[in-house]
Amino acid sequence: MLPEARKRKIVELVSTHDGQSVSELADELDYSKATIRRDLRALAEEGLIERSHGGALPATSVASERSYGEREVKNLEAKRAIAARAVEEIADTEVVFFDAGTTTTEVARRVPSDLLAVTNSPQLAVELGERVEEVKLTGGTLRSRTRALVGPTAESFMERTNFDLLFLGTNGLDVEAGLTTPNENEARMKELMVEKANRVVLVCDGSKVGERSFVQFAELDDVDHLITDAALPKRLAETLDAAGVRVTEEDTA
Amino acid sequence: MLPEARKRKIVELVSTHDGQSVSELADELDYSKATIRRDLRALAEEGLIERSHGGALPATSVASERSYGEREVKNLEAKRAIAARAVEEIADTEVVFFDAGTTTTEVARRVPSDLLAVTNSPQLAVELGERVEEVKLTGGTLRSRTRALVGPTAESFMERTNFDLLFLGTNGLDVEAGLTTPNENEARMKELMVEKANRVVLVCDGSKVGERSFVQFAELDDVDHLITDAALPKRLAETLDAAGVRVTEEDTA
DNA sequence: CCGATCGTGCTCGTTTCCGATCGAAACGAT
DNA sequence: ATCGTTTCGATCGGAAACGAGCACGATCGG
Repeated sequence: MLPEARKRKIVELVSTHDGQSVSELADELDYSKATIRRDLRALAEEGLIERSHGGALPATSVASERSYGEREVKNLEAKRAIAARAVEEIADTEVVFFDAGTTTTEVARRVPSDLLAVTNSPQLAVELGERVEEVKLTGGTLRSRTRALVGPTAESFMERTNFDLLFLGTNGLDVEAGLTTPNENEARMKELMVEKANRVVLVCDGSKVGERSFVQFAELDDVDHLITDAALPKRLAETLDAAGVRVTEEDTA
Repeated sequence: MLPEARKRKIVELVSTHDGQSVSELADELDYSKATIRRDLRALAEEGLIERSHGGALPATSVASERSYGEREVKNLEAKRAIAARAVEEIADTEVVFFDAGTTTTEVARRVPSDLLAVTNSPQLAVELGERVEEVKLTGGTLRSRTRALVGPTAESFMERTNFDLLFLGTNGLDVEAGLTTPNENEARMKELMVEKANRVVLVCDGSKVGERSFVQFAELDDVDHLITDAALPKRLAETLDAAGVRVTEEDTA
């Protein structure tokens, strides 16, 4: 592992775990404690973490967010693990739709190049354009909060098209409320995605499980395959099983 | 392999693999480590990657999200001067279309917030979304070279809509060939933009003047106002004047 | 045909990295 | 407060990586 990569990893581990000991880091990264200490000292000087006896804590200032931009993404490790598993679903499909969202972005970063990608996220489109032969965008109005395209133009695009596979995100996944999201326009788009996709893969990190948001856009049995990092509550697991939903719980450890 | 192609490949490898060592790159690309190191140094200076002892990591800053080509914008000073002048045209308009392109991007960075912006560039849409209340995207297929949206979906969007003002870019501006661009699909889109816009402002730095590209998409007299940094050749200036085109030559000094 | 220029690989002396060791400092329990 | 344990920083040496400079060959323009 490159020294700088190791330092980035340390910052990430310290930040996500709310502090890590020197031993834990040495163990995890497979470097000597001496090296870990050197790294911690350097990172503390840069203000990216705070040093304490025996280990390090996340920096309190905002400065850390600036230099390592991806920090804004919650549960990044979980999302990456989910994404790594999700791309395996692509085999033998041609037309794949990517819902806007951070988890689906991680999926997009791992896709093979020989497919036709469609998305309602301009950012995702640009990223996909660097990897994939053909990328299509739905068009429509840009919703500022999520950077997703919505509205009549986007919806009419959806009505004219069909997909082999959909990578779908959600804000809430609940046994009673089903799949939910805060915005009506986005909910309508997601509804159409589900309707027009042959196979629906829901990528969903643990923070969404058991949550209910404002608008429901799908039932649990609309999903063909759920990929998550969380151990699902028993009742949800049972309901999904009864609905014939395949569930993959990806270890993040 | 061309040196420049090799560098692009390096950026791609480093970015997709979350970091690569000098040895890996030398091995993969079949060049000596010395050459790889030279490339890495140059790329690090451009900010496209970050150097680390033994290899390189993907750049972390926001700047890195820009694609490889966009980094080296030619005539940036000229384009900024043109853009600064161009935004003055917006007064009392509501619906403004931004053609994809580097000069129009500079315009977009200077727009006031109280308008409805429409564009066929996903990158521009994201930038506009940070400044402007409402942003719409045409949708369509992403052309990889220019990152512009083209094709039937994009065209049918254009056919349904109308604009007060268009900021248009071009590859060639010639007294005989008119306005030209290398790609047929993009030419068709530009044609529609011109048709649907009430007022056409052509933003065009000096490198385009006198150039002819493959496909013509407009005549000189389709333009209402040309903003450039170049002193136009006499014959072109006369023809524009005869066609009733307002011309603004913006000093870059 | 010749000289200039550029890209590339090689050599060599220098810098950086990393694990090990050891005395000093900090910690926690009594 | 004291003692045993853990952690710390400084130092060292070997290995790897580095930059600078030079040489060779290809390309280009005159």
